[in-house]
Amino acid sequence: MQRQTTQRVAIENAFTAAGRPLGPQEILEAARDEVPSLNLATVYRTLKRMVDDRILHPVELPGESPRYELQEAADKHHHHFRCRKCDAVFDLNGCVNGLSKLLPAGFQMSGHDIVIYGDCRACNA
Amino acid sequence: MQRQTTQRVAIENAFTAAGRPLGPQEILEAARDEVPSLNLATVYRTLKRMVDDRILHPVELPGESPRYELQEAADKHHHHFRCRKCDAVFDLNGCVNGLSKLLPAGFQMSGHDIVIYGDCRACNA
DNA sequence: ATTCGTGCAAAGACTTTGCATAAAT
DNA sequence: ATTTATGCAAAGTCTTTGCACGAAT
Repeated sequence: MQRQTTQRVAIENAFTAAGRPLGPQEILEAARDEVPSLNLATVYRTLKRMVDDRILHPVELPGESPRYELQEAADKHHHHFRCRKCDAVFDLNGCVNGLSKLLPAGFQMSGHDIVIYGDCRACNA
Repeated sequence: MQRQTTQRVAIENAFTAAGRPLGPQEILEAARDEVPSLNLATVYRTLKRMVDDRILHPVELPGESPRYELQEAADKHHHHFRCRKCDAVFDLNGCVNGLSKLLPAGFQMSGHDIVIYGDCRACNA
């Protein structure tokens, strides 16, 4: 477990405040409110350590750079919704049945990702 | 529609021969058998044009650079399987029901992606 | 006092672009 | 002859890393 620096605390606070997956640049901007000297290289290093420490979980969507979310949010199996209008990402609870029926013979499933695309509530209104 | 250059033909042949999604570097290596002078910049430019011409379709998996597949393969709705041992990607036919039940109120679905992870037949054997 | 993290700048990986040449029409 | 693609090298973006300094234990 790494040291509890002011930078790391600021990064952690950014996640708690946002309540949704964030990317490195978003994190930099948010955490600089608290620690203006914060450097992007530090963000990358801290993200990596926090993932090792099981405090953050990477959220990887097709065709995009990784975002991260608090591990507690990731502990319950969930998937993601990506709004095609505002580009925000939301957690979706629950899952579907019947994935294994898609497998060809001889293939074995050990995991899956589902991403739903569309318009979020705010963009629909 | 762009010109029918020897480079483009070689790239198209690489896809036909592979029968699975390929990334830029894989394409370069395969197509150089036919056109040794082929340059990676040309591969990128040609991929972009072939996507515009609806001959190729991008395949984007979480956390990876885009691959491409022939549009004819993409025309029927399908998803992808990623082998955790050999990293190859395979097409999966069919789909599942009940995705819309994952949506929170006010959200509207216009598309989805499913990726199944596991071991492919060759790696299982 | 020692250990580990930070900022900065440089280096890497991947992708895009400017430009003169070459190929296709 | 004209138009468009190619190869090469340079530049962009995103991410990682080396190193001297500073902060945490």
